[in-house]
Amino acid sequence: MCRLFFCYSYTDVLKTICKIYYVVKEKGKCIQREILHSMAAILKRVIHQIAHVSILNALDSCSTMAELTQHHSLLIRLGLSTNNHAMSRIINFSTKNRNFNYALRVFSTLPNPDTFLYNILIKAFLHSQTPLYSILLYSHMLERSLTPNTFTFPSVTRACNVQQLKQLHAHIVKFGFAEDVFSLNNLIHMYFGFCFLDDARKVFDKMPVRNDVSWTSVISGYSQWGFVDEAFRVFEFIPCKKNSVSWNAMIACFVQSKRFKEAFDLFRRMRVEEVELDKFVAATMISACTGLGALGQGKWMHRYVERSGIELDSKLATTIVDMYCKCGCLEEAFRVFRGLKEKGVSSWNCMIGGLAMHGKGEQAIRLFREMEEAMVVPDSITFVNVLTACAHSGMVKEGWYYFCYMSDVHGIMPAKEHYGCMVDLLARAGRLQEAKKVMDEMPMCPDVGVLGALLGACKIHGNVELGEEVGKRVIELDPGNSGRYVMLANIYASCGKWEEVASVRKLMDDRGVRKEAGFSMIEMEGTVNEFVAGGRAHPLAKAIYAKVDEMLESIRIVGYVPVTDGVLHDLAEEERENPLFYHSEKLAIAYGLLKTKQGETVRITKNLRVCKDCHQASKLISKVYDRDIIIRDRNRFHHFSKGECSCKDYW
DNA sequence: CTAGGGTTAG
Repeated sequence: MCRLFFCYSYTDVLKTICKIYYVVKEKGKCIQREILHSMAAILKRVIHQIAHVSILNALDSCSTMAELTQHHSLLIRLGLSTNNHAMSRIINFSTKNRNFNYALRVFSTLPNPDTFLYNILIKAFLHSQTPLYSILLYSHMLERSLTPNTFTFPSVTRACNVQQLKQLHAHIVKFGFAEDVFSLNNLIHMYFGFCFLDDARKVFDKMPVRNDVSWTSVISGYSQWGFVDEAFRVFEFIPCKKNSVSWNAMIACFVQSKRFKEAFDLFRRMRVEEVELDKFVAATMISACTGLGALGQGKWMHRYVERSGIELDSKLATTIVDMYCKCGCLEEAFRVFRGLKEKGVSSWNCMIGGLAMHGKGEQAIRLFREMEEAMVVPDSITFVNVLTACAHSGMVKEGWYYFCYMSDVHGIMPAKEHYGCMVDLLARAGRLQEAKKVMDEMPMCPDVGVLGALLGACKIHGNVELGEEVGKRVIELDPGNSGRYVMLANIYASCGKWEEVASVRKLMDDRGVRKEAGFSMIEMEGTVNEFVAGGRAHPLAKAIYAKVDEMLESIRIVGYVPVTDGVLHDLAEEERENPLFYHSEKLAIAYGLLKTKQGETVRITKNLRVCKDCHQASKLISKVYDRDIIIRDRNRFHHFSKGECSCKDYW
């Protein structure tokens, strides 16, 4: 006690003295004993109170559980062991240190815990291993006839499953919180999480008062289930000035559904309305650039982040590294990556994955080694990337090595994806039977990813029998995906089985599956130019087509022969004449050559895989025009330079 | 003690 007394601030001490002085002055004429009595009483109370406050303050500056228990024992000695206010701090601290047992033990000794205490615990258990405790605590407090308050429901809703949520909804109404924004916003969020879109919407529509959070919850709720247009309708309805969270939710919604143009349009609007561009919006926009392969825009965003002093946390950093990787700029990705103070697993994963996509298998593995030396624990994604790196570079031996290594050394059991990588690796390398063996013997049922990898390899290596078998399986597993039909049709086409080609086509038509339209994109001076095969919508269409003809003429001289076995791949219904020559990537290359100077690299992004003919043509164009051309395809990158491609015709 | 937004693979 004495020691504590010296910790008091001067104000506290002064206050005490003033009080004593007041008593003496007022009652000084009374009996001395009485004065002494009241003085003692006040002093006792004040000291007690101050001791109390100072311990509680000390509690806030606690850093370890050991320190906390010391304070706890002090509180017990002060007779505060059943004081809700004091114990709430102990409980709060213990849960923050994830010592739920301690918290519960303290809690169970309290004779009259209040709603406040229950609220703290309910919230704490939400993020524990046993969120069910939140629900149990809630019913416990009701059994004790405690009334929930506004702080109770937001937490409890978070712990609910569907049935509980419905019940809790009733409770919210029953206890008179049917108009409480906090409770209702959480309710909306949870309903959306369970895909109860109508219930969520009903709650929202009936709310007498809505705030930013309500609107944003609805937007991201629709967004997470792919109802982009509905989300946008709600977004446009927001009555007040929208804050950056709402903007970001809507922009992210467009990005996630690959509607990049709308994302950029919205971003521009946001800038016009002078809404703050924070790190979340920056991350969303950078990933929009990633999706598009728009390096220029991505660079601009990156510079903006640097200039404006937006905090570069690990998520944002990863996003940036990923953007540079997927926009074909590995050097810059590396520069950013090397510059990171803290490299999390995801940053490493991104960089390894980037190298893999660019066909730099050995570098990817070297980086993985470096990651281990840096004592960063790899996760299952790391190995997906390492194995992909092996697959794209034809490193069969290394692939097997790391496949065993992941479970032997790191205890990560191979999942479907890893088996998929191995099938891909072996199949690409032409070892189709071995690949099939791996697939047949894997402990889980092979999914479309695994089968698709094998199918792709059958196409590369012209194995019709296996291709047919696998192709049919894939189509049945993934009947809505046009790419699968096209792949099988192309396998048939490559060996002249035209009747089968026609029957696959018919199957597609009968099922109403429409081929995904192929397009290529090239970014120039900050604008995104999109080309579809045979399309003439571009203002410079005439010049572009002339350039394509010139390109084809000049590569013919060095021996270009059109490769026609993949014609189904990118054939739009409407153009019939020489469709091959005006594939979208050829148009994009022509435009790139027209608009850039000698020595500059032409960068193109494609939504599907590059076809064989365009691949061949690109190689020759890179030679004849002495230009580096980088094409990002659905799966990987192709660096065309001096007549060669970085994929070594292995894609 | 309350709620809504951003990263890596397949």
